[in-house]
Amino acid sequence: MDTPPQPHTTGPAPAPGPRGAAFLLAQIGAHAAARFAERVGQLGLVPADVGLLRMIATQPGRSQRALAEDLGVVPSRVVTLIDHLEGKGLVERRRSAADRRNHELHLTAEGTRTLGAVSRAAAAHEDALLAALDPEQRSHLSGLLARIATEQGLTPGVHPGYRNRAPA
Amino acid sequence: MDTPPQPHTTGPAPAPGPRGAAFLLAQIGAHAAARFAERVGQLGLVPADVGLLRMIATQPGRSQRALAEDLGVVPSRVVTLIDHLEGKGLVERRRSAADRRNHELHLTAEGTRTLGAVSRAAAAHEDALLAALDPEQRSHLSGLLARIATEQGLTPGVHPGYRNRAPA
DNA sequence: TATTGTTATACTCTATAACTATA
DNA sequence: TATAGTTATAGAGTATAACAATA
Repeated sequence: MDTPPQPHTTGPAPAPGPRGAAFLLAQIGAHAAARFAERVGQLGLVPADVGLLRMIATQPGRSQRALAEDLGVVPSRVVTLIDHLEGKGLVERRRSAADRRNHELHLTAEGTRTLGAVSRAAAAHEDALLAALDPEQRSHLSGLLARIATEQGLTPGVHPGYRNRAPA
Repeated sequence: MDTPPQPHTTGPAPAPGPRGAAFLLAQIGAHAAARFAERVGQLGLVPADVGLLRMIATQPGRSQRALAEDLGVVPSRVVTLIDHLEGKGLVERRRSAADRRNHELHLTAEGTRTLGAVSRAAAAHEDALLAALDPEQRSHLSGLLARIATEQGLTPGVHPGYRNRAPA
């Protein structure tokens, strides 16, 4: 019994798919990442740049190898990322005196200023993304998300978007 | 007064960066998407395939052009995606009798079975992702996320990962 | 010989544009 | 002439592997 070709009276697509929290997390997460990318894009940066700037600010003098390790990316990719930041005058490579194979990474003064602008953009982003929630709800949400992140073994402050290598 | 090169007594990287809910959403969202990709990968699918299968199941007979419109991607990309699904025997292209330029898209019997397996994988994924929360907390989280999704104008069931075209 | 950083190469993904067949 | 789908081409992004400098 094959159904004859009935014309579809349904107009626009109804809710097609999943309704669970996992899907909402992935959907909102991708949306949040895209909106954040727009904001930092106005500062001439891509999201990956932001993570690197923060890591270098937190631990100045790290080697590129160490950064690659922490981010879970291949060292050659760090070369490209740092090239970009150095080209914009935000980061400096300094040959290590102790081991001249290493490059110690440091923010320039402009790098520090840019990182401040990024922080302001991030605050505005947060506020826009959570516009639907009042302060109490926001705090509740943060608590639930923090539990998930911890239980899932996510490294605080490191976005998984870096690692395109096998996760384990 | 320039600071002399002090050795860093800090060992492993401390929490470098952001702590807000927006970052947690992006971080957990990317993590969730990656874990889901692993699960459907065991069924021979990529996440984009899953969205297409669901859309075709919901509205059989749609044209590729209509799908491209809804997903926010260029029509040529739909060709590639459907090629993959048709090659795996999950989807059928049928020339429309009314307008022979159109391809009506339908799931095969195996496509329907595969979609069932995807649903089971999605349920397992949801459970694993939210392992840190009890049922009441999960429900509360879903409510908060649904509010955000609605306020941000996200289309229910459509993951933003499809559209690489300008968002507006 | 091992390690840091760099460069060269290849591969994947996707959008743009040209093309065909239908209308 | 316009539209649905396809194919061809080109560009961006990134991993792999070869390489140079230093240890």
